[in-house]
Amino acid sequence: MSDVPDQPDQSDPSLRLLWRHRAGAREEPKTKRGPKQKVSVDEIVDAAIDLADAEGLAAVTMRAIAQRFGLGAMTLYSYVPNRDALLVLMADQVTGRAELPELPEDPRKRLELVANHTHDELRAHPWLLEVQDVRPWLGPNMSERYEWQLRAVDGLGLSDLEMDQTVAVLVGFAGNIARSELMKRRAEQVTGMTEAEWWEANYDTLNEVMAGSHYPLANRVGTAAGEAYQAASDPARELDYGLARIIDGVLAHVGR
Amino acid sequence: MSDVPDQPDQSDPSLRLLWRHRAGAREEPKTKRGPKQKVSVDEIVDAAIDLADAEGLAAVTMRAIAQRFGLGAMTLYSYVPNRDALLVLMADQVTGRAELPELPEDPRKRLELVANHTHDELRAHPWLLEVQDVRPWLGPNMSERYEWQLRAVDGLGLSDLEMDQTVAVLVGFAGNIARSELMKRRAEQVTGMTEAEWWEANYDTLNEVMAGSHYPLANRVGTAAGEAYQAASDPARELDYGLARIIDGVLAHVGR
DNA sequence: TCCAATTTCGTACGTTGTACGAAGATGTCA
DNA sequence: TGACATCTTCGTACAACGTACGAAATTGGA
Repeated sequence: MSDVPDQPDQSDPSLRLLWRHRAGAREEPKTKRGPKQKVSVDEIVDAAIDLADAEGLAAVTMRAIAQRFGLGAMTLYSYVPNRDALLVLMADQVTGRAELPELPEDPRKRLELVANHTHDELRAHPWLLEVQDVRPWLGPNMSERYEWQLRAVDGLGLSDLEMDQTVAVLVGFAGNIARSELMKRRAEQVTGMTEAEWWEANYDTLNEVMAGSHYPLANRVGTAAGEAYQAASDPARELDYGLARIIDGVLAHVGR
Repeated sequence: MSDVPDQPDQSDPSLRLLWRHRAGAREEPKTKRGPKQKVSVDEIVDAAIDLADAEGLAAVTMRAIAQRFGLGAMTLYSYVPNRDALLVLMADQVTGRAELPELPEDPRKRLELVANHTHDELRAHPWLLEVQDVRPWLGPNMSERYEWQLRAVDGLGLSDLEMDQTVAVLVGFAGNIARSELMKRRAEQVTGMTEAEWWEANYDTLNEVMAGSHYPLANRVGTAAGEAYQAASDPARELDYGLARIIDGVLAHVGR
């Protein structure tokens, strides 16, 4: 009889998997009987990331990944508890790939860097936008990322809470821009037409169907956008504009 | 032989469906043979909205909706071309339910209203966050909403493009807050624990697994958040903070 | 040498959207 | 009135998904 009853581990199984490489990761029980695993968790996660990069998150099926290694689909479940856990591992692992640039002196440049860094990453791995719907998971690489982001807003005169909220606003904004870029690309893929072609093809129908409805401002603004961008929107400029306003607001708040 | 070859309608079929109630909607061909339809598109969309409100978007299956009317699943396809089109109709129709409050005089209050209005709606219908991944569709109610949002930023001294971008920043920010609230609720539902309980249950594991890793700022900020909120985050306060900064930035930009 | 622990993986189930085609209902025209 | 064209309804079926289950194969330790 042990004094410590081995209560079923209440903690989340994904946690140990996320931190499997770090020092504190509890070493496996000594006995390692049974066949050796043919691949590693890292390889599986990397393959899943590559697949998501190339064909989108929907293409990341258990069967498809297993096939890449010549394994049966069910074999993956001896590496990873389920698909959702795999997505979390993908998110943390891909986060670890990006280097974290040195932070500039200038406060404005620091905040810009946080947003642009997020934006670049989400453009390279748009599926992260869909994974984040699950949870902002506590992996080692995400923790490191968060620490870096906090460092960017440290010393500006913000309270601890405000530091967190400022990072959230910047990262969230960058995510929204990335999302609208993703939607645009997806729309072009689904319809098989560019945005301009879509408007061309639907111009008559829109006029017909909207006859009798009046949206004066929307019309004026839409026309202006169309002329300026040759499209309904231009995410790159939206990024610059919104980011400037947000940073203005933050810096004004701390009195700079 | 007609001079006008009846080219297959190149325009998006969802468009006519979206605008089916408006004046310009092309009247159906006179001949209406065949059985009368037992329900209406509006009823179907309303039922789908109710289902999504009650049980989430994943519960909105063609079979589930059909069952509500005692119909066979395939019957829905004589009302709506496919599920994605139904989601678009849901989004526009639910947008039409919300009233658009009168806009205050004070510029700051106007911008706040746009963000808070979006936030309230997304809290009432969180599934809108998932539908928006498809496309910002051009329905009548969405158009009206957009017109109202533009009215809120009109007359401030912004250019046409800036008006659009300002609305996008405000609405996007409100959406991010709503999303983090949704994630929080989902996490509690999936794990069966409150956020506080989750941290309690995983405290030991986290300490063990993160031993050797150091995130000084994240730790400090996390502790501050935990003490202030009794949780890792408090979306309501994030809304106030971020909104204030964004509006500060916009108003400074137009010199107020 | 034998057993316990592990990995591998074929089969199968429930669920999804929806293609297909038959059956039934209805309006129009001869 | 009867015949037909047109439309709605919906049962069946298929492919794809995640994954539960359990048998087979493989390995290290006793």
